[in-house]
Amino acid sequence: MARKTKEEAERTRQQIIDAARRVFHECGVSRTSLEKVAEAAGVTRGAVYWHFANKADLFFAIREQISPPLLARTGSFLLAEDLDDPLEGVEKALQEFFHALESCQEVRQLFEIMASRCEYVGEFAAVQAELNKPALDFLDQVEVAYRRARERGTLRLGLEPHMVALDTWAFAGGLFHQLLAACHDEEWRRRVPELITAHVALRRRT
Amino acid sequence: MARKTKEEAERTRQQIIDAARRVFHECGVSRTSLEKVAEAAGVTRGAVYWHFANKADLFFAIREQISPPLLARTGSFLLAEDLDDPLEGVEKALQEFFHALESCQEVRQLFEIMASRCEYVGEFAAVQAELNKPALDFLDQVEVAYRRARERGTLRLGLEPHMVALDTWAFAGGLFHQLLAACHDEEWRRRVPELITAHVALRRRT
DNA sequence: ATTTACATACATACACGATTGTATATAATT
DNA sequence: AATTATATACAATCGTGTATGTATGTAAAT
Repeated sequence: MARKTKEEAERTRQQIIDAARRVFHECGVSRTSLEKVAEAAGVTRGAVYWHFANKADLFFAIREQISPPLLARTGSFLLAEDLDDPLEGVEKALQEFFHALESCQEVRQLFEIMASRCEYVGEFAAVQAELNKPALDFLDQVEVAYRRARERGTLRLGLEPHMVALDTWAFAGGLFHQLLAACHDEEWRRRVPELITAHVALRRRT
Repeated sequence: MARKTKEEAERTRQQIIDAARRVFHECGVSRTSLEKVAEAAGVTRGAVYWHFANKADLFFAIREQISPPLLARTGSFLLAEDLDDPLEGVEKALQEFFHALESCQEVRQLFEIMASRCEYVGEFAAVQAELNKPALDFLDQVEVAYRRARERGTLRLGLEPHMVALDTWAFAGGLFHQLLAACHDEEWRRRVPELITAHVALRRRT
């Protein structure tokens, strides 16, 4: 084959990204050769190297496609201005995030790759830092929400926003990792929303 | 060189395990060749292949050396029979675990390898299952502790042991992963004990 | 409207290094 | 003498990056 139009080339690029996500998910990042990716995408390594510098570059592209929109969405819920109770924002953001994780295969695959099919070493250490940043942003925002809740009087008395935020942050991270690990227990998977509600409720003034 | 005595051979084995832990930690499991391990241990690949079938086998050996004693120790705190308040057992177990993670380099390296320097794919999928089992045991035990606490009347009213256990479980998992990720913020690292105390205190009847 | 010149989007081929598992050699132990 | 604990040598595979080939699109010149 030879040259294609810009639209076709863009489609090829997307196919490669999609294929890479699937193959990374199935084989793990380091055991995935670009040959495998190319084959899964129905092209040759030439095409892959044309669109991406190397495996790490490809990894970033997968992430770029999925992560930012998701985080923008959940973030908007978290600090929504028009809430009577800021704690509702915390709950809504968590519910949304974990719902996406449960219902969207692309999202799920990406995060499973990041959680257990990638070694954060060498050029991938940067990937880990990138993964970590949204988590830290979330921590800050949760703290803001709890601070607002205290002002509004909806936070349980005696709770320090900073500490509660860390606690919620750890909770979310733990849920995240446990859901992505081998734990395919449908029973408790279905109770996640309930668990989130209970978590937030425990911090609400009665 | 050639044959050594049994004791010397056992020392060689340990040296290989130690070296593997360090190199896995530095380079990630898949980028670590057995040649590198051998070099770090001061032997050749011949010795490595004599003591271990392959890389996965070596990985299990590292784990076997560190994980069981640690889990036995923390588990004993968790369900200690002589506690007035079972919640103290939960707190003590968590404190002990995270203290070990903070203070013992071998423990820390092992868990960092498992959390972010290993791809759980192929023969390593079994490793993930192994990692997951202790976590599930912990969940069960925490639930028992909370159930006891409710009987003793030390659990905050209105809390369901199962749900609170899941919550604490997620909390612990999140703490675990956040501490092992790139997050080397000394400031909040030092506040972990405080955070654990606050977490448990929130579940205690006032 | 052709033609021309060049850039683009790939495919193919090649050279190199790295790893793996095994087979064999060797020397000390038991 | 047999076995054990290692070193060394070997063969085969695999993946990477790059270099090169090539057909097509595209835009400017004619």
